[in-house]
Amino acid sequence: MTTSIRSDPLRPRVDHELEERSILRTWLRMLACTNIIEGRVRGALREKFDTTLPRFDLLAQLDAASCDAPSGLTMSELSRRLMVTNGNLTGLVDRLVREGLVARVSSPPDRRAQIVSLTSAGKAALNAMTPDHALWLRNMFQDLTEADRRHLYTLLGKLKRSAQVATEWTP
Amino acid sequence: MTTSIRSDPLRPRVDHELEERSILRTWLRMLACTNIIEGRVRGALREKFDTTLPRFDLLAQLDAASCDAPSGLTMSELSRRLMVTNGNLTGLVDRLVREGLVARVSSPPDRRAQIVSLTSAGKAALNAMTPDHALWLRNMFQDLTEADRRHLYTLLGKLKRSAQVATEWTP
DNA sequence: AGGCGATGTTTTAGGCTTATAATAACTCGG
DNA sequence: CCGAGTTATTATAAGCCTAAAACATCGCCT
Repeated sequence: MTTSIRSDPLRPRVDHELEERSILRTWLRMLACTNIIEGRVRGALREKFDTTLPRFDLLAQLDAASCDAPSGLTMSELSRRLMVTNGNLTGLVDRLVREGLVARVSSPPDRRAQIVSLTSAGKAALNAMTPDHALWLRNMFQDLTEADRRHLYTLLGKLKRSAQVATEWTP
Repeated sequence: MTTSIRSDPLRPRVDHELEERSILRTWLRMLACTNIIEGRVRGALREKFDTTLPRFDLLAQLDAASCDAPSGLTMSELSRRLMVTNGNLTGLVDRLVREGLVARVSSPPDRRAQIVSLTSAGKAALNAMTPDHALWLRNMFQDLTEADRRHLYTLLGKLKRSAQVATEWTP
């Protein structure tokens, strides 16, 4: 039976240390995975399409949202989905507008808001990249069976919820 | 039974698409996890210790290596371990030297190499931060049982190996 | 209508990160 | 010994990213 941190904060110190070491190991390995995968995707995007990962992510996010929001997303909504700050997005969108891949128009009902949407060139660029992107990922995930993947997905879901909920209380 | 990509590259197209979607979902969720956790650790380091995550990682890496290499690590070795480029490290070490947390000396046997090591102030700073860092992680991982963690660790190990080995061949 | 808090975006300053090119020092075969 | 290739590091240019502050607009309340 695994002990819960919340329910038993006073169990022996050695248990804490063992547990913390095992958490750290897991966390570092996860970081290594994302670094490796992100690095390879970044390099492949640069080599094959002369673009960057954040640009690709932004285009992909707009495309993914296009069923719900066919006219585009606001800057805030986009930054929330990409998990980056608003300020970061400003420059990123600037560059993509300059490249003609996205359009940025003021929202008529709310003059503060900017609606960002894919241009047809943006759609075309994304369609050109997406199959390769999927292939690269498939290639890197190839040793995981479908069951492995499903299990990983479930565990990550649990972790995500846990990390989001965690209050950063420090005694 | 799960089909292998390598052994059966000609199975029906719909299987490919399902598999790719499931891989993408898993990958995006993993990215979300690391973004959330990294973000919270970054924020906590800034709030409580007025420092940054890369600085902390560098100090921690030097400390972790201190048993093997008590006199410090070269820039190249450090950049390899931190999984960042050499050029990145130059500035990072510059800032830490300016803050007095690490020392950088030329290696006598190889005058090209720079050996970076923790100063006593650096050790002290790290010792002050490490318990909190472990606590933050423990807090964010709290909903995962020990079995969950072990399983996650194993799956990530498999993924890491798979991603490292993957050749970025594109047909 | 006017003010006021909330929300959406950009600006600013600084740091992180990469890729590429340049510089310096090592090694080793001839 | 000396030059060619290799390895270690730094410089440079561009982009990514954050936090905090500034600015603009909205919605609401009186």
